[in-house]
Amino acid sequence: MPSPTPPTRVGRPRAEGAPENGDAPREQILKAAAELFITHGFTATTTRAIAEAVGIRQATLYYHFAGKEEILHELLNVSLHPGIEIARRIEAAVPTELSPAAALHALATIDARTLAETKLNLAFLWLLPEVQSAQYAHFHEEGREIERVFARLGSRAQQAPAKYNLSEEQLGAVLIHISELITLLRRSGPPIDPGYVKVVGVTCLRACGLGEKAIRDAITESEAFQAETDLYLG
Amino acid sequence: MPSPTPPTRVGRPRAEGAPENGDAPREQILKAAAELFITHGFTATTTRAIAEAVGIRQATLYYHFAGKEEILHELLNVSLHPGIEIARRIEAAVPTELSPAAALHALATIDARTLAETKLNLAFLWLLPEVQSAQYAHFHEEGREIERVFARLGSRAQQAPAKYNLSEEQLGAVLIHISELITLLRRSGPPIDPGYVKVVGVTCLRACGLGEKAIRDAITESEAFQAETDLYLG
DNA sequence: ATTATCTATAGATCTATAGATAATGC
DNA sequence: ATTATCTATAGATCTATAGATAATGC
Repeated sequence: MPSPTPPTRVGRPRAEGAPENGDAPREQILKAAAELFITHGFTATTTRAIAEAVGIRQATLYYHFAGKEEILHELLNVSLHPGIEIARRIEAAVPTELSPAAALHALATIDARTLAETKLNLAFLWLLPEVQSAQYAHFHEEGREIERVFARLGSRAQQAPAKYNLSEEQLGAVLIHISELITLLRRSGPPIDPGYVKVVGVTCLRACGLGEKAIRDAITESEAFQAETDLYLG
Repeated sequence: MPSPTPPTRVGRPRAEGAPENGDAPREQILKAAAELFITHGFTATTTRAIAEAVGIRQATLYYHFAGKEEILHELLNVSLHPGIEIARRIEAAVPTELSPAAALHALATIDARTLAETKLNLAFLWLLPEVQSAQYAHFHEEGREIERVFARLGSRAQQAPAKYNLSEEQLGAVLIHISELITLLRRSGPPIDPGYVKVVGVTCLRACGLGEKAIRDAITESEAFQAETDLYLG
């Protein structure tokens, strides 16, 4: 008969009665570290602080990771992969299945939803000063790739030559920046109103100079596309 | 006859032939620290690194400042004052001298220009993780005050009830975020194209849902206002 | 035997203070 | 005498390693 007692673990027990939420220790460490890195910064977070948050002794971290840097690397890695893949698939659907404006809306909305719903606000890690160093250049390369997709879609979505149209480069900078709104909002406090996902979508279209009618059409098209394809992110 | 030799300074000379650019030591320290805090973060910047950048020994910092925190405090203080004052003056000019849309454009543009031209990208300091702690709450209060001005102006500038209009709160978050574009662009590298100041102005108006015509009018009005009043920031 | 933890600690910083020193100012 | 620096260093971390220990697995 399967015992209902907590499944005891291999290895010496922890000194402090750990809450044991079921995560593997490695996961517990990653979660605790992410939260601390985001709120206090990378260098300001000591290995002792991470260990305390997990409920283990400082030295035990080194059984699971080679060091603080490896923890950060791991976190940056898991926060990368989904975005760029989605961006490519959406762009590939233009113009046969999607208009540029609808594609832009879909990309912005899916990104924003991911940033809003993901348990940990990992995207914020990319903005840490320590992660700007050359050593992490390849992580940023991926971000710039997404920026270029935003730039191309935005540029094609822009209405015919108008007085205030932005260059493709400028649009890329503006659109990727708008899509980061949720990451920054999440960091500074209260749980984020889900309405902000729509705000990001509409604001991206408006930033391209689209009028009310064009926006309505793009959203309708984008939502239909999202409903049939299912581009969900964890 | 006034000697053309370098004006020798009081006090023991520095060990390393300091470049001596004419700044008072206190200023040299503030500049060096600002650059390091922005590129590497606050905690990751050691007092030794600051001293080296200035060309003095680590301990000498303590003759000028009580510690690293005091340097940060000073930097945050000098980066504060101008913004809120301008925002208040511009809002006070609505609606007699300025339409809400023109006021929004003026505020966004002047802010953006300041952020673009200022020698040190001090506004970025507010985004450092270490500066999010409760201890610095009063610095952020001032930022939220400016956000509320953006929110009110944007809300009044928005076209009559339209399908995708944002709430006042949402507009505040979006507009202040757009106005931070330049701060983030500057941090990540090459000197910033001055065209981005205009980009910020136009994008704020577009984010409120204004059409081409309304934007043109607002910009004309805003530029006239800026030319006659002179709200320049250092 | 293997696993996951623990305790103890070495070595490397990093901050901040004490006290000496080399200029100018009067 | 005053000022701005220097040298030297104490004390407080912080990271990472060595080796012991307390579980389960076989």
